Amino acid sequence: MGRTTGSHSDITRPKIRAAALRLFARHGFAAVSMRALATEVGVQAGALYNYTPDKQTLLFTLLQDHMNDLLEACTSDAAPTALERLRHFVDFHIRFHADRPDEVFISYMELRNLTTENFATVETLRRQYEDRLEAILRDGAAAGDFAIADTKIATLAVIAMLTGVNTWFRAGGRLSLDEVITQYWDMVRKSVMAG
Amino acid sequence: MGRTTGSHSDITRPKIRAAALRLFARHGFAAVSMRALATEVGVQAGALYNYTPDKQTLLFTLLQDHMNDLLEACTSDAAPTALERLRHFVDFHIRFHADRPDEVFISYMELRNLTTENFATVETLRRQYEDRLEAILRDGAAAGDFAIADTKIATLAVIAMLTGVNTWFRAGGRLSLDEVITQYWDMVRKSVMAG
DNA sequence: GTCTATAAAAAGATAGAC
DNA sequence: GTCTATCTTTTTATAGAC
Repeated sequence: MGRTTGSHSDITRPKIRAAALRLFARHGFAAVSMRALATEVGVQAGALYNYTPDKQTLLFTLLQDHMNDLLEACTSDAAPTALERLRHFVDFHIRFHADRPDEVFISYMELRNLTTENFATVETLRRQYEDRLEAILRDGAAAGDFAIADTKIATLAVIAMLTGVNTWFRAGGRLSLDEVITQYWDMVRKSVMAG
Repeated sequence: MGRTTGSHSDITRPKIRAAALRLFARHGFAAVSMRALATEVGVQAGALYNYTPDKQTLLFTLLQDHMNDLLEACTSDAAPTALERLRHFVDFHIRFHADRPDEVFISYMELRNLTTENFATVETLRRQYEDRLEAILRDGAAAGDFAIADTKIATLAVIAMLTGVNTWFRAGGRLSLDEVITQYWDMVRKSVMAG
């Protein structure tokens, strides 16, 4: 008793999502026309408007969903020490982002193409994610395990370093992701540790 | 004696450069029309083509000039130890990039909008800059001062961390640039130092 | 849900007057 | 060197048939 034969919604919708991520990451949001997107999906341009009211909403949905996925996946580690929780965060951040290079790229590159209201929504979610790391660093500093001059700066510095992996890492390259994580964890750990 | 009265070349050219940097950084290369650029400059669209053969060449020139400025300003420090040269690099990198937020933003965001050939040219220059830091880290590791698993990864990790300052730092904010540099230097130093 | 066709606006780039 | 005017193409989005 399923859906009618003519309903391609649950096939076309994920295809649009995948194609948009790929093309926006490769060429940039403004450089990708709805025609080019439709061609990549395998439909005509007009059909896209069954799934999004306009191009802007399509971009916004991609970024919002990505941030929600990130926040949902970033479970608070139950480890007792801040050092262990930091290790967990580093491992999680690198793996999660390495799995979604297009989402991550778009999330950093195309914020400026969001409307003011949509930007504010995405920015709030991003801030929530940063707060997870900041809480770990604050706990470690309070316990005397970490030596950090300014917690907020340290948060941004660590996230920038970790997210930078995405600019060069490719699976099957010289180093495995495990090796990469090992070295980044070593650098992050040392950078915040007390003497 | 002087130039002819009708020649506005040395006035308009830098205005185009400044306007293009500002608009490309704010809205993205593909999202800025030649008409919008002309309006920002204060001329008509057709006049722009006295200064660039096309839009692509305009973008390429901005990025190429920026990388050449960077390489020229990044003088090799004569300090005897790798640690001192690293400190010099951190200070230089943060200051140089903080002074040119638009150039830096565009250099990371709009690489994908360059033609294959133009991209290769800019990429070669970027690689040369990375090599400056990598040489410092290699020297320090060879001397036993640094403990780094992979020099190339450490290079990219440090540059990503330092360039990340540009995503949030604003002059006149909570912290001075000197304070920011002090903390980043502390984190970078610790992250590469041997036990 | 997808198609064809089209409306209406905007794009990159050029020609020729001044 | 800049202007106005224009050519040609492409854009986002909609209407109506199937």
